[in-house]
Amino acid sequence: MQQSLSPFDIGRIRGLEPARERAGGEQVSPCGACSVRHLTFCAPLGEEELNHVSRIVQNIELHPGDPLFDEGEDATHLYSVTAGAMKVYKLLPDGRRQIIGFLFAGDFLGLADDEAYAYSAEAITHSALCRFPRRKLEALLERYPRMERRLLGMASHELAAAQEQMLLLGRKTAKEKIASFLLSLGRRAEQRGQTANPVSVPMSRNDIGDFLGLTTETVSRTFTQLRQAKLIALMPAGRVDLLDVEALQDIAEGN
Amino acid sequence: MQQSLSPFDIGRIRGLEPARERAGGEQVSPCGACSVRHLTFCAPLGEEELNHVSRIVQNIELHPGDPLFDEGEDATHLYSVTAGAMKVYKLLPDGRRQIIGFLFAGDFLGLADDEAYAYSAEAITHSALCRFPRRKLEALLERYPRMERRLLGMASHELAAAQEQMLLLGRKTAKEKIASFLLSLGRRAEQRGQTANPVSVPMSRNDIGDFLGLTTETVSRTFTQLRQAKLIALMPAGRVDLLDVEALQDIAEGN
DNA sequence: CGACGAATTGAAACATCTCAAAACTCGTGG
DNA sequence: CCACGAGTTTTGAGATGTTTCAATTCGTCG
Repeated sequence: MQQSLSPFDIGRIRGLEPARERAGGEQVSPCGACSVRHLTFCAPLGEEELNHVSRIVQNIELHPGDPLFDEGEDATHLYSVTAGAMKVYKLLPDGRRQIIGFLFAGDFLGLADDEAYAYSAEAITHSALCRFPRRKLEALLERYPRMERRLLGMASHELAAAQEQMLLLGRKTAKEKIASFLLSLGRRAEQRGQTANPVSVPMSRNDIGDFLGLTTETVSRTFTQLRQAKLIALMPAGRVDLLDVEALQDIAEGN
Repeated sequence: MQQSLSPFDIGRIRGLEPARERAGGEQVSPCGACSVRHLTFCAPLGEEELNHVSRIVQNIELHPGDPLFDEGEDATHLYSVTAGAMKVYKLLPDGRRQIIGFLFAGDFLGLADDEAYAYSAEAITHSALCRFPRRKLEALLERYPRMERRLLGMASHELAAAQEQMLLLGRKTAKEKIASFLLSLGRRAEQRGQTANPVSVPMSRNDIGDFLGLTTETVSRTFTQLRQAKLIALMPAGRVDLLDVEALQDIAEGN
């Protein structure tokens, strides 16, 4: 794997650098300069609240393949992705892996109803994250219900996505899974203000398989099928051109 | 299907009757008498708060097979199950169905990050629910952050369950799926204070299949396999005796 | 340019599905 | 109390989509 940084990601990470430079002094809230704040759970916060957030946040940078935390570890922190792409997954004792989700700028991770993380997290591309001590963040949530409300909204959204994924895993064919996956990646890129059509697919075939409940080989064969049917085109740097979105949507819905 | 009411459920529903009789007058909060409150999102509420809840809640009773709402409908209400068993599911246009979850006393449903329900809900057994107008409940959440916090906790819990189900759907074999399912039903029954071992399985083979991403036939065959291996015994009234929990756990984890 | 991991392609194996029929359950009515 | 009937569950046999195992090609990076 070890995907290199896409042009977009470099831009994102550069954009965040002011926020990462937290001189101890009384400078303006670095969170105020956060270019992806509107996507995160910090979206509803005002000037003063952001200052409080700034004081407890720490900025993390990860390289492709770097682990963030492992399933079962003590869930001491919550994270918000500000740039790049992450994967979160669960393992069975014999090594079978299910990727629970891919995370991009704006997504958070580390919410655990237990004391321990319920999944492992690892960087796919060069990524940047904000790291919040759980206890301190909880104290903040107590003070700023708007933030808690936002978090509930994001959790609801994630829940809906998880349910959609259950439908995919339990009832869709390989072709339907791949079509759904590509469209979903496109939709999410769009939400982040990126280009939805030649969609960026930064993860490996193996990761895609472990996300869709397929093997690497089946993923590859299905891409080939879609390519031969002129529904997609594989471009350099892990980009996929969706040549016939309508047809892909029909396939994704099972028609 | 049309499962008849189990002795337990009758008890539950009877236990709730005081709460269902909402004379318009100034009587004591019917929610104060709720026998499953500790399981619901009303758990953290005090005397006064419960009174407010009582004023906006309505009690619903459903018979086996009764629909509660359909995917895509305007999400005007939230519900909390107080007795019985429900199923929530999503459909593909051609009729393929994925059951997203089975709900029992204490579980809530209807949380939508959109204006519309993301799934359909239907009663499996004779069931009772509390029905809350979304707008009014949201106003209450604003006033009682404790309730919102509890809801976030329950949503996190659901999210973790959904992720576990993704692992099951994407990576487990039929035998592992069935073993996981039975153990999970048992654990949940236990949490509600019911018997975990001869576990109650009120749903049809078809429902189980649509929950686990299998066909009815495969579910049936797998039950037979487990029965022949002396790991379970099928008892009357949809109960399953887990004869060797350890072995079932090993199977469920993929060992 | 050379090399190593990732992706693709091929052929055979297999778990689950599909189609079909028999057996069972349980409520109902004679 | 027993027999009937409709729906559900179980069992069987054959079909199939996906996996497994193996080999080749591609792409990227040193």
